[in-house]
Amino acid sequence: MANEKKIDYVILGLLSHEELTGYEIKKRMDTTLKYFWGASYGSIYPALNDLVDRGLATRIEDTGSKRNKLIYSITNDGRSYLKKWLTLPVDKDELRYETLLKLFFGNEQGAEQAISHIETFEKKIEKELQYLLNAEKILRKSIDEDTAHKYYLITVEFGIKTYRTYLEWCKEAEKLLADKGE
Amino acid sequence: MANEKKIDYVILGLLSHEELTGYEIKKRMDTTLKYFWGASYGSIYPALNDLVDRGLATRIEDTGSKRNKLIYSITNDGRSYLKKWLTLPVDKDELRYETLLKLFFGNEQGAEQAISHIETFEKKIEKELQYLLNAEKILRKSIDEDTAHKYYLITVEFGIKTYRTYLEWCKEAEKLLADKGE
DNA sequence: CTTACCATGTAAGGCGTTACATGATTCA
DNA sequence: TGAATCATGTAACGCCTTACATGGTAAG
Repeated sequence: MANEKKIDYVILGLLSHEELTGYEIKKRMDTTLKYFWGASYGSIYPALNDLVDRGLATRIEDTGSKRNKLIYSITNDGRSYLKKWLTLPVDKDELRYETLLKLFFGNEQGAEQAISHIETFEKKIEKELQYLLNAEKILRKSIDEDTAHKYYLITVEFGIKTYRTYLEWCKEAEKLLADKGE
Repeated sequence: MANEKKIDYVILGLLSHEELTGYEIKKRMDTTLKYFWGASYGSIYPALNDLVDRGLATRIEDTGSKRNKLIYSITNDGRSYLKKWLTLPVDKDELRYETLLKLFFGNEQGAEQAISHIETFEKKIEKELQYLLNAEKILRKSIDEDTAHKYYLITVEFGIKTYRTYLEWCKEAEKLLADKGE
């Protein structure tokens, strides 16, 4: 019931490309995937245990390093499970922008307050756009090294294009609000 | 703990502009707000009871109609509560696109599968864009009738601009994937 | 007369965040 | 030696959807 959980697929997807620790998976979530998917430790570590229990991933202790690392790999079953999910139709694409909510009700507090929210949004997007532009540069250089990079690039381009559009919209919205209607 | 609930503010925001029944609130969620916020009956009705209990909204039975309607209105306290929230900084803007997730891991299943997901996405967006363009037309006509309409329009413009960008991106992504790398 | 829509709600239960807990290692 | 980062995990609990449950009314 409720929402179907996707974290298993996300982890398997990351493991399909390379072996990772839970900590590294979290890092991927906070950088590469951040723009369209997020997850916390509280969902990652339990999911990893679950995947091992179900035979979709294996865990080995890293004896080579001094740290207490647990390295996860995808199994053949895990890969099949991931592939099957990839063929299924997309279940849900969801956008929840509190900024838009506050703007929608903006008449209650007036233009100044609304503009302030837009400016904050703008700054956040500008910063994230820089990150994506950098990621794009790196990916374009290594596009022929790995067939997977083409797919990564597509999602990065999505982010870059939409963020640029957001910034354009910010300018227009600010103008519309600043204009007192004469 | 967990996510801070926003449904109270959304409902108060809607009530700040007009009296509504729970059913009508759900309709607003499924049309106007759908593009940046969603909610089900299972969250709306309990929230309405809660708002009445806290004195932020009032409920009256509609004796005029034959239907068993419960009409909700915002109170002064409710309006203050809403206004205070509007001044607070935005907590979270979140995008969760399963389509992008499947594309990111697209290397596992190859270009054809990925293109198929993009095409499905494209069709969905085209349809929703039509709805927004219609909403825009109506709003532009009535922009001077109500100061709130300006704020509604801003959020509609956000949707139109981003959806158009999505469609552009679809074309580019399809091209990149169809291109077998010669 | 039957289908679609209006209208209100509850129960179960999954999902996932936040906060807490702990400790090692690297670097300045 | 102290701060930042690496590294793993659990507990509590709030949020929200899905599914269930019920019945009236309008339209064809």
